[in-house]
Amino acid sequence: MVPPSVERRSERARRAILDAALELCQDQSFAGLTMEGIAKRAGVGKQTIYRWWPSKAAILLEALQERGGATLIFPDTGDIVADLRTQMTQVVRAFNDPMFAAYSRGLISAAQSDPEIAAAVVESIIRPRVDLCVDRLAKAQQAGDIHPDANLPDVVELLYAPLYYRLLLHTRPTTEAQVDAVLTMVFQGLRP
Amino acid sequence: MVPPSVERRSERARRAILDAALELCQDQSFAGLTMEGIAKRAGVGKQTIYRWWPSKAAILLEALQERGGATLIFPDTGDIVADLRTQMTQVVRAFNDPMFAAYSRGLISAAQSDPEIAAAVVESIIRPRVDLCVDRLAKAQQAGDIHPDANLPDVVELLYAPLYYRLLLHTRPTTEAQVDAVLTMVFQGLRP
Amino acid sequence: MVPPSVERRSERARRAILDAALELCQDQSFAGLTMEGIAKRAGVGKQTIYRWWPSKAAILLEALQERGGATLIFPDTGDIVADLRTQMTQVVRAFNDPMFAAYSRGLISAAQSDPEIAAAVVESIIRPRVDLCVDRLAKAQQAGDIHPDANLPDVVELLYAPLYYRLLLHTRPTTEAQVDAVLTMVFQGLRP
Amino acid sequence: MVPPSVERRSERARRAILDAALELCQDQSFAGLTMEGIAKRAGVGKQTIYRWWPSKAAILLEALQERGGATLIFPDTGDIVADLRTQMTQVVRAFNDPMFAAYSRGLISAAQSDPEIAAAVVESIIRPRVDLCVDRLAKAQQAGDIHPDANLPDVVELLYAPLYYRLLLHTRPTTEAQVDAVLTMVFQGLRP
DNA sequence: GTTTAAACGAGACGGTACGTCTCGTCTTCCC
DNA sequence: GGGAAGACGAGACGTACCGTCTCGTTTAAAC
Repeated sequence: MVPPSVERRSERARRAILDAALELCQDQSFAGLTMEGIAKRAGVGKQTIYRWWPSKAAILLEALQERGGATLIFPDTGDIVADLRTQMTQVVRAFNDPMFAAYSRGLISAAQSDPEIAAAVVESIIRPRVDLCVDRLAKAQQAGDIHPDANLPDVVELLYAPLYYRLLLHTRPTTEAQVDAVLTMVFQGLRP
Repeated sequence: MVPPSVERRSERARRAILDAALELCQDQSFAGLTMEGIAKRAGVGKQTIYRWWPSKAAILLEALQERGGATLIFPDTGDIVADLRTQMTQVVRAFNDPMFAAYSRGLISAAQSDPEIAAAVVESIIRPRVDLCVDRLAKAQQAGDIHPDANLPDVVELLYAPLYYRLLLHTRPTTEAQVDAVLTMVFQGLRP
Repeated sequence: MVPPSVERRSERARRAILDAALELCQDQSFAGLTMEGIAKRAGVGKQTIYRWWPSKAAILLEALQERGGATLIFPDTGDIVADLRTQMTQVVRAFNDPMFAAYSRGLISAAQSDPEIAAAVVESIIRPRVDLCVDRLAKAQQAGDIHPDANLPDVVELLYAPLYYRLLLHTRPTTEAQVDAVLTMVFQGLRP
Repeated sequence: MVPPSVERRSERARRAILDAALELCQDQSFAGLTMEGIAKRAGVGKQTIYRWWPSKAAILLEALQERGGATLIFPDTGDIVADLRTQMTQVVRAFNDPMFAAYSRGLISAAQSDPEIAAAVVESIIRPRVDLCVDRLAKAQQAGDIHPDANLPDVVELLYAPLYYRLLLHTRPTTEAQVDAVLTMVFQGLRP
C-alpha cells in the first residue's frame, strides 16, 4: 500500500503472502486470520508483510482483486430485467459460495473499524461494479424502459442492497427467488 | 445470557458493566473495546463479566436493548407512505448518531464471525422491528394501498436494506433524501 | 485460632474440613492445596473456614496435631544411645512416609513466609518433642553417660538436624544408616 | 534453562530480569514475588521471562549463582577446627543477612513442591560448597586430625545441618556461639 | 414450644496473578 | 539492502483463587 522502494521487491514473497492469506481465510474465516499465521504459512518474515501492507484486510483485498478481475462484465441482451436477473443471480451464487461469503463478510466487517479498508473496499470492489450497472441502466433508461426521473445509482442500491442485507444480517439466505421478488417489486411498484 | 443463578445477581454490577461498555464503545469504537477495559471502567472483576455474558458483543446487545426499547413503535396515520417515511427517517437519524452507528456497525461486524451474536442480533434487534413494520404494511395491504401479491417481509427488506447498505458499505451517508427516493421508486415502480 | 464464639461451632464442619485438608494434601501436595478446594471437598462454605482458621497451614497443623498426638513418648531403657536410635528411627520412618513427608515439607515451607505459622509449628510440633528428648538426655547426663558441660538443647539439634537437612534439601533420603552414623560421630567424636 | 535459541537472546533483558527479581525479593520476600511484578520492574514482556525460565525460583537461582560465585573458597591454615569455624561463621553471617536469608528460605521453600528446583538448588548451590568442605576435611583426615573411619559427607551434614535447622525451623537465630558449640560437641564427642 | 441469634452452605463480588496468545517493532544474520 | 527468522515490549485473553460480602437455612440455647 505504501511501499519503501518498489523495485527490489520480491515477487515470490508477494505471491506467497497473497496465496497464504486466501487459503487461511478459507480454512478459518477472516476473524481467525493472523499476520503471524500468514507469515508462517507463506514462509515469510513478519516484517516483509508489514513493510508492504498495513493490515490483514489490505492483503485480502489485494488478493481478491487479482482473482476476481474477470467478473467485471455486465450482460446486454436488450431486456434490462433479464440482464439484471442474470447479473444479480451471479451475485447470489457468489454470496452462497462459503469462501466468497467469508471474504466478503470479513472485509466488510473489517471496514467497520478501519476507514482505510472501507474506502479501499468501495473503490476497488464496489464502485467498478456499480458503475457497470449504472451504465447498463442508463441504456435502458434511454431506451424508455426506466422512468426518466429515476436516479440510477439509487436504483442500483435498491436492487443490490437486499442481497447484502441478508448476507450481513444473517436473516435468511439469499436466493434466486429473492432476485425475482426484488425485480418484480421494483419494476412494477407496490401499488395495486 | 446463560446465568448460573439469577437471583443473587448484583444489579449494581450489571448496570455498571452495561454503562461502561456503552461509554467505552463511544470513545474507542467497538473494535477497541476489551473485557479488561470494561471491567476496569465499571470497577468490577473480570469474572463477574464472564459469569453473565459470553462475549463483549453480548454485553453491547443487552445494553442496546435496554436503551432502544422505546423505539419499538410504528406510527399509523392511515397514510402508509407517510408512516414509512416517519419511521425510516427515525432510522436514518439513528444511523447518523455517531454513538448508535458505532454500536450497530460493531455488532453487525461481530456477527460476521460469531453465529450466536448473529442470531441474537436478529432475534432481539431486527426481528421485532421488522414484525412491527410487517403489521403496518398488512393493514395497508388490506386497505388496498399495496398490491395483494406483495410479500410483506420482502417489502420490508426492500425498504430498509438501502439504509443498512450505506451504513455498512460506507459509500454515502444515509439521508432523508434517500428515504424519499426509496419510497418513490418502490411505490411507483421504475417503469415510466 | 481466633474464634468468634466457640459454643455454637459445628463439630461436623470442623471434622469435614480437617479431613478434607489432609486428603487433598495427600493427593496434590501442600502447594496445590486451596481454601476453595477444601471448602468444596468438605461440603462447607468458605466463610466457615475463614471464621476458624487464618490460613491453610493452620488447618493442616490442627489436623496433624489430632492425628499425631500418640507419638509423644520417648523410650527409656537406660541405654541412651539405644533409646535415641529407637526414637530417631521412628522419625526416619515418618520422613519416608510420603504423606507425612508432604505435610512436614508443606508446613515448613509455609513457615518461611508466615511467622505465625512458623511459631505455631515450633510450639505445637517441634518444642514438645525436643523437650521430651531433653528430659531423656538429662537423665543420661545425671547417670554420667553424657559430658556434664554439654548443652542439651544443642545436643538435640545436633542429632535431629541432619534428618531435617536431608528432608528439606533433598540431597539424599534419610535412612537408618544415617541415624547410626550420626550417633557414632556424636558420641565418639571425630578425633581418632 | 530450556532456551529456544541461545544466540539471539537479549543480554539487556536478561540482566534487567535478574536484577529486578533480586530487588523485589528483598522488598517483599520470596512469597510476594510475582512474574508480573518482575516483568513490570524490569520493563520487560512477560513472555520474555517465560521463554527463558520455567519459574520464579529458577530466576532467583540464576541471579544468586551470578552474585554468590565469590564465596566458593575454603580456608586452609592447617588447623581444621579453626578453618571450619571461619567458614561456618561466614555461613552464620549470611543467614543473618535479611536479604540472603530471604533468598535461601524462599528457594528451599519452593524446592519442597518443585523437584526441579530442588535438584537445581542442590546442584548449583549446595553441592559445590559441600565438595569444598569435603576436600578440606580429607586433608585433615590424612593429617590424622579426623578419625579414619569418619564418612566425610556425613561429617559435613553434621556440622552444617544445625545451621539450616535454625534457619528453616525458626527456633532460635543462628549465632557464632552455636558454631562453637557444634564444633566442640562434634570434635570432642558427648562422652565425659 | 416458640423465639431468636449465631453459625452454616452457597456462591457472587472486586481483585490479583497466572500462563498463553497475538500484536507490531526491533535485531541479527544471510543472500 | 531486501528478506527469513524470531526475540522483544506490550497488553488482552480467559481461568483460578484469594478473602469479603450477602443471602436464605438450619440449629440449638434462651425464653
